[in-house]
Amino acid sequence: MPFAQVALPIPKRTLFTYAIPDHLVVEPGSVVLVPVGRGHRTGVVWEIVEQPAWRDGTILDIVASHGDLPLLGADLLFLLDWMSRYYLASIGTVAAAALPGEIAFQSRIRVRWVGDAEEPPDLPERLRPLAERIRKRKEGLSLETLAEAFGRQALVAPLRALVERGLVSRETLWHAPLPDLKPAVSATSACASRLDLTDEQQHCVDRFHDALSNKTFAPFLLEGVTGSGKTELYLRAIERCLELERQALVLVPEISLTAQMIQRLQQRFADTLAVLHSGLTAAQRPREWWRIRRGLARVAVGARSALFAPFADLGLVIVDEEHDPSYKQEGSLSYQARDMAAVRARRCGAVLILGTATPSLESLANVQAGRYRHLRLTRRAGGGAPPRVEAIHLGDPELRRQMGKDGLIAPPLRQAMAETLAAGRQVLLFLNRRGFAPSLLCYRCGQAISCPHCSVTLTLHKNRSRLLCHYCDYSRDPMDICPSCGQLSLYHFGPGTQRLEEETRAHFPDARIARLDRDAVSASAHLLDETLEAFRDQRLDILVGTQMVSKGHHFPGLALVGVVQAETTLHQPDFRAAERTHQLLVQVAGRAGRESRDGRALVQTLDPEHHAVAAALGKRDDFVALEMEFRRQAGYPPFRRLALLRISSGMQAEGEGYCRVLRAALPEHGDVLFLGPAPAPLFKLRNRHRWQLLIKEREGGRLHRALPGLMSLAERLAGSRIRLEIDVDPQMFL
DNA sequence: AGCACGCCGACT
DNA sequence: GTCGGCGTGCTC
Ligand SMILES: [Zn+2]
Ligand SMILES: [Zn+2]
Repeated sequence: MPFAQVALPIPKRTLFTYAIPDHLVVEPGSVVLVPVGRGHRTGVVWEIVEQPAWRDGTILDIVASHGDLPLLGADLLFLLDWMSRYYLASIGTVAAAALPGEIAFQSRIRVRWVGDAEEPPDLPERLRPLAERIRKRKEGLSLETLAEAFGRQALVAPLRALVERGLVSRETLWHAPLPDLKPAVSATSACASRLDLTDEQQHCVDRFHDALSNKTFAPFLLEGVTGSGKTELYLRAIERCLELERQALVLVPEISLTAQMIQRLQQRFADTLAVLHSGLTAAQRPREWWRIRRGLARVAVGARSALFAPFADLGLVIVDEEHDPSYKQEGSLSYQARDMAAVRARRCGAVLILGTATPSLESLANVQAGRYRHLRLTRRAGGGAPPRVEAIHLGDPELRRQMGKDGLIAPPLRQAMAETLAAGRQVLLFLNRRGFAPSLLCYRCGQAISCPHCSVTLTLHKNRSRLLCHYCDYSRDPMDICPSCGQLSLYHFGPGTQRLEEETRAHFPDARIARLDRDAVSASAHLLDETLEAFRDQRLDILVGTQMVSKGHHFPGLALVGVVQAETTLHQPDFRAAERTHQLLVQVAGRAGRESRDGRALVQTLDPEHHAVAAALGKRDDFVALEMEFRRQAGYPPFRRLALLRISSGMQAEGEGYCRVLRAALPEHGDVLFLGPAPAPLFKLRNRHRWQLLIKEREGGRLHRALPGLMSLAERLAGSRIRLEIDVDPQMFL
């Protein structure tokens, strides 16, 4: 009798063992319904074994199975296995992430006669018709059938009476529902309005077509400025992929999965397109998954989780805006969808296209190592000049005097805004807040005080008046004199986001102003759409945003983008701060130049010479080389891998005690170095105190040779109230 | 993750 | 005297 090892969406490391009843078809990858505790849960069959792997209790039966076609094919089972080992997560956790929510099973109630063959003589007259009906059918009959004969209401009381007398049994039978394969969004028929290609574009298309025809793994980094026509290339590659009878997956950052983007794909692929966005209902989501699994949908577009779209023969994976940090899922399971897309593509023998205007250093390192092929689009598809981007040097003493102590908008930006509004056009003000932490900054030279060991910006803790490194726990008293320019010019650099909207209103009392930030967006998805729509239709004059909206939106009236302070990104306590700043500024410039020929961007900064800023302004072209060198010297990715062990506890003393014990128990290791544990930048979050231990690969070492042992050590030392989370390739250090 | 069981404050 | 707070522990 075979048994199934089932992965369940519970944070327990082990698989659960169930018996497979004869009447069910169950294979690895099947979605099954199993009894857990007092209820039922859906899980994924991981493997079939002849001997039960668990003997400490009663093994229960699988109740139902979507077994005729396992939802997860061999390539996805491979990917999940790979992920569980790379990210040190349980199979159950990984499988839960791969499933489109709870997959429905249907139940019906079967009623059966269990009394003597003869009807008991003392049975009251009112129960006799029902008893007679049930007794005649030895194998039992469904509640539905009885309800049709007797009426649903009239059935309840007599049936209960028969059950109480022990004459009739009721049992719940579960079964997989018949597939409903209607698309969640139905489309008009596909039309092939294809745009003409430039020579550059044609060259790329040829490379993609060649690679697709080979049906082997072929990774490309497609670097192209905003407006260079990457999307059209994606569409051509997908068309070719479909001709070869294989399927295509398109990953996009959550924020760019817009109606315009979807429409563009639908025009080409109509009903063969599955759109996997977070707005799908709990019923629609699995339905889209099954459409993909059964081959009705052959192209899927979606954010992170679309990575797990269950295609039969995946031939092409496109990751648009591959540098976007939102591909990194944070939480109980932390994974980088872009990297996992590469793992899956390799396994499937698929072509991988990573598209972006500002490649991540990770992808560029893959190019430099000869693993990825680099294709470039240097020209804007419609012609057009590169956007005008200029810096406003906030360190200028005259400007500082004019702005006052708390001013955020410098006179040149203010004047540009006034001119723009006077011309009846629109302004986008951008102040990044994501990943921000207070620091000590020099207003003359723009330098932030950074850690002598880790080269990341030190975080300023005002209440304790200390500068603190959240990588290695180094701390020191705040100084008065800037170590890089020797002036008495250091100041506490705080967020000031709330002030920006007020100051804007004060400067432009008659303008129609709206604010768009993460809090507003997460509060309601509609608010985002409504605000963007209002801005597009020019019912707003100024949009103050903390998150850049870039792809899939056209704002015809937009003529000026102002970055209020580059330092909010540049001096985050994160080794990727410069890379993020560069990406952001290039994106802002592209956004400004996209709508009109005379669109421009103004960047307020204390350090216009910083390589990330100057490069985005078109003043230098060595950003990548300089940043690579910094990473190499400081020992950060893409040269050395990192993992972050997040430690949290409800009680501060207990957490501190654990950190001390852990620190003392950490062995000298040939593969990794340990930094910390240090208090996390957001030390108290949701009533828990948080620390983090940074684990850094040594030169020539291998992170994953050390991690499993480390994790079991850390777990062994932890009491039940200490929570541990491991984040491999961390992206956020808050 | 759910969903139980299990021991201490404010209520009919 | 109870109702209910969520702390801790288990689920094949
Ligand atoms: Zn440090
Ligand atoms: Zn200075």
